[in-house]
Amino acid sequence: MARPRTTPRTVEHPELSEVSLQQALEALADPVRRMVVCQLAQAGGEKGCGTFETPVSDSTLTHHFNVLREAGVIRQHYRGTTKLNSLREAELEARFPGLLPAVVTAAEAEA
Amino acid sequence: MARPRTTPRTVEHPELSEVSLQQALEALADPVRRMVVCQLAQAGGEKGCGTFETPVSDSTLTHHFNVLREAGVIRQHYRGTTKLNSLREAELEARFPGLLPAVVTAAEAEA
DNA sequence: ACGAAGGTTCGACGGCGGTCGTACTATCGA
DNA sequence: TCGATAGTACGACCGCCGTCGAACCTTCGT
Repeated sequence: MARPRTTPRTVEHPELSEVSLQQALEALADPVRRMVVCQLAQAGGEKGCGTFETPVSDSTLTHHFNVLREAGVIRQHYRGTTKLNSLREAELEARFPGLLPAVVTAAEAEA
Repeated sequence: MARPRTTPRTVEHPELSEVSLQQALEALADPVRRMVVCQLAQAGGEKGCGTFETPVSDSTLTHHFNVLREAGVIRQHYRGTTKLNSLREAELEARFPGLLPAVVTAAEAEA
């Protein structure tokens, strides 16, 4: 049959205009999420969910990815069984100028 | 007697070098605290504790001021019975370049 | 000396968010 | 078709943080 037996996996992303500063700051205020963002910034492109170094379990990490996505910080899409993540840098810069670079720079300087 | 019967009121401020990005972001991630910061930025100088517009009680507000002070965001000192607050803009800029302006700008743009 | 004004301290409470393990689904490769 | 791999969903737990009211402490004005 042409139809897959199960629904394909898609991901919902908010428009940046629908994201509040509150959401963005809450997203960036968690240490684990900031690790994710920094590793993504350092990678400079896409990165699979399983390739991040964090101190938490897989299910917790999934939760953090969801928060970041809903805050408009990252974009996610599937390729095969892996889920790729990337920063929405340009859009974020348009919505909250200077915020992401400031946080990433400070985080890297601290580490 | 030369000694006052009670201790005069002094306020402890951390060095900005002792403040973590975590603290700063947590401080700025609360809506009430962000109101305080914005009103302070808009005032451009010092502002008494009682002169802020917030939706919370006095005791809660005291708590928020403490958090902001311990995060190095504001400086406080007494003059008579009133406590004056000001932003530690320059020091903050040196420690976390671009962070405060980005947050304040975004907050003002949103409002 | 006294009262009022401006803040603080303390304890209590409630809700939310980060964490985990387990069970589950989707895709790929053999 | 089957197993392995990658990630998700769900429920539970727990600790922390924002909130309040009441009692208290300073300082000023009278």
